[in-house]
Parts: sequence; C-alpha cells; structure tokens
Amino acid sequence: MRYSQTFLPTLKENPADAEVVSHRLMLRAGFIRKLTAGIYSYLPFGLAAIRKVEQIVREEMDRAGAQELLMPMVQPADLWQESGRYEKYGPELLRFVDRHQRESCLGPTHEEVITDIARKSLHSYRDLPVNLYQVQTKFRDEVRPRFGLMRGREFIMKDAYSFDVDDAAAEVSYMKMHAAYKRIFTRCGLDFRAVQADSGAIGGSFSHEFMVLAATGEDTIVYCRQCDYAANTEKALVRAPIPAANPVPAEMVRLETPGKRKVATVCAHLGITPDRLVKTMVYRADDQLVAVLLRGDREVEEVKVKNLLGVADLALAGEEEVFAATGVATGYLGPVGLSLRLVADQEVAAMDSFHAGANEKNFHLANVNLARDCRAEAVADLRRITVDDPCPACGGSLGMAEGIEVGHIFKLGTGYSQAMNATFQDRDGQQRHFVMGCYGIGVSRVVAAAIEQNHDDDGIIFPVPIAPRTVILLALGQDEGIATAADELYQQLLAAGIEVLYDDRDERPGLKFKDADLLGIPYRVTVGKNFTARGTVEIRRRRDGQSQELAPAEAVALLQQSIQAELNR
RNA sequence: CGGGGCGUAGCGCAGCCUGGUUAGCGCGCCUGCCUUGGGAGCAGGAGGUCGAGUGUUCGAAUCACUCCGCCCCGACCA
Repeated sequence: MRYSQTFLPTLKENPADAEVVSHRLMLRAGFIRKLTAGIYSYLPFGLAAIRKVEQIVREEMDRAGAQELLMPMVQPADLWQESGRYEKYGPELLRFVDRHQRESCLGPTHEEVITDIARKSLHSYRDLPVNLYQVQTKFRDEVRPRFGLMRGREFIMKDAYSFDVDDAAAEVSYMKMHAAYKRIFTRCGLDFRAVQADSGAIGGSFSHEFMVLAATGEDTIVYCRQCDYAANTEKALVRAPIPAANPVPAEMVRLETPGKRKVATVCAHLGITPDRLVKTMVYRADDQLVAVLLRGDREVEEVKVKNLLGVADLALAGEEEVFAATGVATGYLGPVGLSLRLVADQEVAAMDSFHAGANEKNFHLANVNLARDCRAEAVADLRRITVDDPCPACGGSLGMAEGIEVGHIFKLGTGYSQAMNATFQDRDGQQRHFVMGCYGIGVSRVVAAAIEQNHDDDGIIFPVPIAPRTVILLALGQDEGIATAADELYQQLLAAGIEVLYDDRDERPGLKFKDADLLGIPYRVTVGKNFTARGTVEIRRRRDGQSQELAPAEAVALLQQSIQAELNR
C-alpha cells in the first residue's frame, strides 16, 4: 500500500477535545473521526487495527468451540419486557417506536435475542453444549461518553453466550472461555490481568474481568504478590479483623471538640490517631438515609454498601439533608442514639472502643463500643481494600494497579432461561432450563487500551499482532536510485507476505519520520543516503529505537523473521 | 442528571470585557521557486452562515434572552 494513495489524514496539532492519550493519538494518527458525542467513524487504519483484534478473537473463539452468528441490532421491546429488563435497564437502553408504533430498542447486549433463538431451536440435551458468539456494533446510551473509543455510545463488541445442561457443564464452558480470553489478550500483545469480579457467593468465582494494565485505567485492581489472587478493588473482600483483646470498654465519656469537624482536626484536638476515631457517613440509598460507620482512616467502598443494602442508587447525602433528618451538623454525627438506619464496617465492630461524634454540636464521645452502645442493623465489609491489607485468599501482601476493562465473563445461571421460559428436554424426558453464561470483549476498546499501554511522546507503539501494518517503508530524497531501490524493496516485502505501508510521498524526511512514529507501525525501513553511499537500508524498531543497517535482501529476511516471532508469542 | 468550561476557515487559537472599516494569526490546503535523514524557506492564493434564533442599537463576532452542540469532573460498563 502506497502512502500517496492512502486515506490517512494525520494531524500535526492536538485536537482540543481529546484529553486521553489513546483518543488524542487515534485522532492525530487518522484512525478515527468523531461524528457526535460518543460516536466515531473508523477510518481505514483504525479499522485495520480493529480487524486485527477481531481476527484474533475469532480464531480463539472458534478454537474454543464457539460458533459465530450475527444478531440484529434493532430489537422488539416485548422480548425485553419478557426478561424484565425493559424496565430495569434504564435510559442506557435507547428506545424508539417504528412507523407501526411498535416499541423497539437498539441492542446494548443480546441475552434476550440469543435466549429466544435457543428456546426456539435448541430442544434436547443432545444439542448441548452450545456457545454462540458475534462481533457486532452495540449501542448504549452512556450517561457520559468520554475518552474516544474507551467509552463510546456505539462500540464494537464480541459477545458470546453458552448454553449447558447443568451447573457443572456451565462451569466447563466458563473455564474454556476464561482460557480463550487469556490467549486472546496474550496474542494481542497486551499486559493484562484476569481479576475476580465477584467474590464467590456461590462457592467459587464465576465472574472475571480482564484488565489491561495502564496508568489511565478507570478501574483499580488489587493483586497478591504471593498467590494468583487478583480482583477489582470495588469487589475485593477485606479480611475480617481479629476482635479486640479487651471487649469490655470503659464507660463513655463526653468530650468537648469546639469547631472540630474533620477527622484530622478532631484527632489532633483529642490527641488520638485516626484509627481510633469512627466516622459516620450518611448516604442517600434510593430514598432513605443510611449512616455508614467506618474507621477514620478508611474509605467507603460504595459498591459494597450498595450490595449490602440492595439499593440501585447510592450517593453521599448533602449537609442540609443530613441536618434536616438528624438535627446534627455533619462533623458531630455519631452512632450513639442516631435516628437513622445504621450499618457498620466489620472493623468498627472489632474495636473494643473508639471515639465518635456525640450527635451534639461541638462534642465527641470516647470509649464507644458498637455492640454495647449502638444499634447497627448490619456489620459487614464496607470499606475499600488497601495495600496494607492481607491478601483475602492467602494472607500475602497486596499490590495495586490501574486497569482498563476489556473483557468480562460470567456465569448467568438460569435467570434468563427462566424469565423467558427457555428449556430443553433432558435424558429423563424432563424439561429443564438452560444454564447460561455470557462473555464479552470490547473490541474497539481493546485498540484504545493497547494504545494507552503502548505509546510515547512521539505517538503510538503498536504490538505487532494488532498493528494496522507491520512495516513502514520510507523513501527519502529525490535520488532516482533511491526511488528505484525503494520500489524494489516494496515489491520484495509484499512478496514476502509483509503488510507494508510504503511512504512514497514527495515529502521531506522529517515529516515522514514524524508520521511513521505517530502511526506506531512496529518496524520502519528507510532507504536514503546510506543506500546511496553503501547500498544499505536502515531497519528501526519503533518500540525501543534499536536500529541496524542491512542490505535490502537481508532486511526482508530479518523483518519476516522478527514479525513471525512476535506473532507467535 | 448535578457541577464547570467552550462554540470565530479543515485543525489550533486571538478578537468580545470597552459595539463602529474589507474579521485576524499559526498550522494545514492550492500555485510557483527552492529544499531533502527528524514536522524547512520565500512569493502568491483559495477558504468564514463568527453554533442557531430572537431582541437592544443608526450599527452586533462583541450586549441581552432562548435554544442547540461539544468537552471536562462525579453516579455506570465492554
């Protein structure tokens, strides 16, 4: 492919509305263009990278025994009403009516459609197991699309759905996908972690997220330095603390703390450390106010609170709201005699005594004991895990990292098959519900994540397997001999089966180098002054800038070999 | 949805507060010369409903109101 005939509109300057690296670079490298908020066109090179990922995904899904199909994007509302999600899904589901006034929606995911297919066409246990997948554009009307392809409203996703006769078989399907996902992301050349996304309420872990490690990740994960435990921090369980040695505290004491409302200032005033103070955070959980008790030096993990309370909405309540409900200004709130629902972190329950607000302006209490002095309706793990906590699995030491979620697999069980009455007949003639699993990969996000993880100040640094082209050939200068040699080398590279972008443009060297770096093509071959002088061309690796001078024929052989080696990794 | 910011040429911006010639600058684009190993130089040129509407005014990119769009920060997810 000749650059002079390629649609590759690179930008010298940074687009104003792109903050994140991958977004900025994809725009600058001419990979994508925005149509409207969260909706992008994929230009030829952006599409090429996406196709590379898709190809790897297809190969590995097929290898794992899954079969590709393609389902509609427009879906009738009644299917969603059947599963109950038409109400539950919320505004992220884009709804509309067609000319016949039929309610419809754009598919954000395809459990309903696939379950409908299964119930109509899978009738016997002999038909199972089945795993069907598609690579398709999804639409989710995200509250807040951002970061280019990282969180678009329209995005390309591979989604797979498995159908099994029972739990054990479903687990086998699940493990196959887990293994396939590992292969996929490894083959893409990404540094990733598979993390637990749910902590085994059913006696095992049946949901994993696949995280590409990158500083700009939206999620934080914890991992163990001793064992293979890894989890999204939101879901990482904190080990229950050992209860205090002396469970019989002294009597409560009222202490004056004038104007001291923050943990730090209260502690300084009282001469204690934050781990001796318990803070009372008030949340609005759906429509109710709930107080959450937590050690002063800890942070609430809102997902855990949400799960404990079983609510859909959780947000810190405003000061006025809290005052209206309790008559106490925030900063002096405490668990003793508080008129709100009260839940406590397990750590608080394990303390023999602590300091807390007195529910009276300018006063705090000392020697409070949860069991003796407060009426907590629940004690649970409600705080965010820290690197100082022991590994929930083995007690080892933890590390933390930022990650981008590119894949998510989980066992669905019979939720959908029951709601939609999808059954098969088993060996004994019984009708039974399919045990399902579903498995997603954000294909377009994988490309963005790859760039977040692999770039420098000059541009993208693609891993070979997902690079839109593996080699960029530069012809520098007007010299006839150089042009001829470059043309020849181009033909040789093509003949060797190498995907090469041949920069044959009549441009100055600096510009060509800059574009080559920006595009992130793994190998650059330059035919220039050294060819005129010594008959050699330069091969330069984008990742580390390592370069060498070689005769053209040797260059072709070396490239072929290096590329193959990286593809087989 | 709440909070903050921005809409002026393909891209990045100035001009607006303090209304008043043909609305500017850099990059990119076109033509010519020149140049060719890290985004060259010179000369000439094309390109604008100043986001939209309404209003104030003799006069609006500039002031007011309304609407639309986009970006960033918080609650969701591939």
